[in-house]
Amino acid sequence: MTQQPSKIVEFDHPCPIRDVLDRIGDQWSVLVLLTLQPGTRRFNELMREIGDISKQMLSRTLKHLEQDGFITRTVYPEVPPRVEYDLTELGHSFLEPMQALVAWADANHRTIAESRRRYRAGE
Amino acid sequence: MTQQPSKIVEFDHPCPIRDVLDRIGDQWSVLVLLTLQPGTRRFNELMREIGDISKQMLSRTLKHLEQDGFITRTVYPEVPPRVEYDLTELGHSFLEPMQALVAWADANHRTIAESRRRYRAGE
DNA sequence: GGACTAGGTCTACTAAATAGACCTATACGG
DNA sequence: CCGTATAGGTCTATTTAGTAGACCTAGTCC
Repeated sequence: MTQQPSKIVEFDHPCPIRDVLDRIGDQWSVLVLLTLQPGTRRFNELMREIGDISKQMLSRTLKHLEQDGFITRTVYPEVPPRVEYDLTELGHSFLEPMQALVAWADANHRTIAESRRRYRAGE
Repeated sequence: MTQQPSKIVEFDHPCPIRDVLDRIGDQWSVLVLLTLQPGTRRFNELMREIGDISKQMLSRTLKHLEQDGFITRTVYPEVPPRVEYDLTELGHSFLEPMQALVAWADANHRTIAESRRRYRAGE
């Protein structure tokens, strides 16, 4: 319980949009949500599918997402323990506009890569 | 030129979507783009309008966005110097799906805030 | 009774972000 | 003519966030 203090629950940003975007705009949240989209996942499944997230960050990201109501966390008191994560209604509804963005990224990543190349080559 | 190395131009992420999302998913990029949406802005105008971004991060974010083709940077060689930033076509097109997300955030921030409160109160 | 398991947490280390001093060259005020 | 202000940054030192990897738990299998 004495872990890094982390301002988990303090979010009195005056602008509600920044409030929300700051939260889902971190390195991992969107990725976790997208990984949960096809259905239930367990902790280590998420680790494997995402590939390069650390345990601590996954743990923290999941805690945030649960706290904000994007996902549910279900513990089965077995040994070894089993914990399942699922998108909530809110989580699913968030992914709709997010999909539009993913589609945009998919459609435009070539243009962007090209722009980067040109820039690197010295304008 | 000997600033913090920064892997500005290295982005060989296998997944193009993560590539793009990692870039615009940082703390500031989206905020800068939204601030440029109404029209041309100068460096210090962006500083003031965003409010809590550091000079260095604004400078870096603008460089990234220019590099990726989201904005243009126009220098007027006066003294004191004048530099104007503008969204490109690509920048504007990106903001379309982004608007959907902003609208979602606006529509749901109450639900989220409520969820956080409940969580803090101990479920 | 030793090894293995899943889902984490803890600690020590490294990378990134911030605050704020500093730089440039000209124009203006006294 | 000397000091000051100005815009758009960069540099350095400090604070903060993220990572890697050891460790914990307790029940089941060998």
